[in-house]
Amino acid sequence: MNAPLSERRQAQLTALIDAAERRIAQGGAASLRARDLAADIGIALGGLYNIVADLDELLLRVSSRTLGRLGEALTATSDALPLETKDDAVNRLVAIAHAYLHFARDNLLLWRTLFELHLAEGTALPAWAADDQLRLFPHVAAPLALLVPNMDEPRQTLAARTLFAAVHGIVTLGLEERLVAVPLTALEGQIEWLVRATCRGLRG
Amino acid sequence: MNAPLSERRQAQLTALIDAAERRIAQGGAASLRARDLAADIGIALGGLYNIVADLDELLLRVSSRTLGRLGEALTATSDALPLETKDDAVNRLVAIAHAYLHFARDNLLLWRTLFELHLAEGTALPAWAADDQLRLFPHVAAPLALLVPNMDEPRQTLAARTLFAAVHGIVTLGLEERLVAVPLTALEGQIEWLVRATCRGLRG
DNA sequence: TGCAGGATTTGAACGATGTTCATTTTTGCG
DNA sequence: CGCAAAAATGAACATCGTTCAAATCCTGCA
Repeated sequence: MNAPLSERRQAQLTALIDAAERRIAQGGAASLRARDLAADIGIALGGLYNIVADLDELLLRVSSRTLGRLGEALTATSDALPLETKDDAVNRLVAIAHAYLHFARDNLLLWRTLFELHLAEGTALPAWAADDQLRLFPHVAAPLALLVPNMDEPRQTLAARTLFAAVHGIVTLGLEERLVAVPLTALEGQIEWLVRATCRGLRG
Repeated sequence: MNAPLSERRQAQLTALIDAAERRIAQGGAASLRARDLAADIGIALGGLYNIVADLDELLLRVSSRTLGRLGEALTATSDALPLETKDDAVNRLVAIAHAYLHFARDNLLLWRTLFELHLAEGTALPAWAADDQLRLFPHVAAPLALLVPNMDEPRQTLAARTLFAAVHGIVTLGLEERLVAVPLTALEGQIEWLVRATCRGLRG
């Protein structure tokens, strides 16, 4: 899986991920069919398994791409805002949380597959997949470091994780729609309120 | 599905839910096999579909039971604490959040199936399943009402939802273990910190 | 008691699905 | 051109959830 791929293989892999991405965006991860994907990229059914070990690996590769796009969205948001004062830090955290909400909403089914991945008991996440997740972290950690410079680094990391998780929870249940549909602006308001409240808690 | 069930049918249904609960607790919702369940309760394969419309309904019935047990756990936690002052309210919210964390940890796979339910596009959640979720709400709403009595009721409801969602997010990502395992005490600390910070935000 | 007829249970069969692998086809090179 | 290695093929397999005609059981009545 780590050996250098030939040009042709790389093109096939890209086409396969493209097709899977399209199908997931349209019908969710559960709607992926090996036969459909093979037809999509014009190869025989068995040929899939020359490109990818199984459909789980394909899900991981799509997720990797989704995480990449999410990272770009957060970067764009961060770059558009100053980060000098502590108020800047709070504003940035709010903006990043809002960007997260909007990305999730605009890429709902792809975003959901990020968390639907059920890897078997013993098997660990491949390193390239774990890296994608870790790359997101600095977006939260950087403003936080400015906000509470006195806090030791392990605590900062934990606080960043907690803040992200809290926002993630609001987004997750907010986009669920299983029970009640929460308007987008209400979600934005609640996220902003929570982020500001926790920031105030951190500062003093 | 609403017609009065005969005694025998009711016993079969209970046995079936028992078996499904055991298997989910052991291997997760994805490990449910119609053939295994039929064997577990000593009926033929096809007989399952005289008890339950499909495996999704069985998942819903197990989830209903899990939500019931979660409700009992939260009730026990609430009943053990006074609720007179605003500080009581904060303490109760912290305690409830901690109880939620522990329930999720102690019933990890059953708790996860609560959120893995993927009902098809058009079909809505049965009323009896939706009720189970709504029954949980007062546990958060009651202390909140004491904490911010001036807030109008829709805002209180939204705040309760947001607080619950935030805690839920911390619990979800904290028990994930996909990337890094967070110690239980650290999770408890972060939850308490977040709840207290948001409560301070609400009061002030 | 014996039997008719409805209710219940059965398990073989069906249609999908992911994955494998012997066979065929293509490719690359001396 | 020839031929070995690599890649592609698609039939076959094992497992699923679900269906349904047939077998079985049960119950009330003559």
